Amino acid sequence: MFMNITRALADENRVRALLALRQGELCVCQITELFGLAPSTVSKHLSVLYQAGLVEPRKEGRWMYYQLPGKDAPEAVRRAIAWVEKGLSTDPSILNDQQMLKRILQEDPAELCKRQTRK
Amino acid sequence: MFMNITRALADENRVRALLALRQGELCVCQITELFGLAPSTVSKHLSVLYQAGLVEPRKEGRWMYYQLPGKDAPEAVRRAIAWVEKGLSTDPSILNDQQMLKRILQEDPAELCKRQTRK
DNA sequence: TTTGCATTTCGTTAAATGGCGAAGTATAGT
DNA sequence: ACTATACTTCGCCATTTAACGAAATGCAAA
Repeated sequence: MFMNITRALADENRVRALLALRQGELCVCQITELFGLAPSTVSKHLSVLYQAGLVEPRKEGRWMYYQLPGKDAPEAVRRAIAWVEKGLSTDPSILNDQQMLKRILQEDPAELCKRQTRK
Repeated sequence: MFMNITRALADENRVRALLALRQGELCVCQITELFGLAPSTVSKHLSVLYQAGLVEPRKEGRWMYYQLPGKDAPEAVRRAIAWVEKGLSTDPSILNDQQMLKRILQEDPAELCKRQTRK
């Protein structure tokens, strides 16, 4: 349903997540680290994106990876992502996310997760 | 600001309004008649669309007409409208709106407004 | 099988949002 | 000037939503 997509895009953190996933798939704890939010909050956001068809989940052991949908995705989805990309790729907060992501990707995911549970 | 657009599109009545305006400009009371909502509510929705740059207002006497933005609109706006159009133009509720609009456009706007204040 | 850990689900709370009616503004007609 | 009227603004209420922490789930390693 189309309105699922528009509602999913109405939250800043969710579009941040979409644009972060341009890098390739990310696990929940990596996005959690990027946002500085509680893991449960991030999980909920990803669930909303999934309901809208904007991300595809992949389970690997205990980890859940999310990625942007492939070429087989509905046109409404592909156009939505392309539109957001075009509109926000030069946004300061998005550029900042890209810098931050580089650092996060260099770390060991297991270390990130442990750090989060400690808090 | 891009998020203004995404938030504006997150409400069903607002996208209905956008698609109704493909017909050409409409005054507030015509959209009010179409939606069956209070005039104040419709006015607020149009204000949100305006803040996002998705509609252009034109004042003529006591009437306020709203229309879709022209070619000079930012690309993010034009692409948003094109995307919504593509995604919803065959939606049953939108098709129903089109039928209803035809009838509304045949009536005298002044009559519509009077009917609304009586309620 | 027991423990540890990544993620999700649940319950709660505070803030945002959509709806209405009443009051306010501005313009047209008498 | 006064009234009627088209719309907007304001104040309120109900619902939704984003956030958190705690508890539940599911998998892996010990």
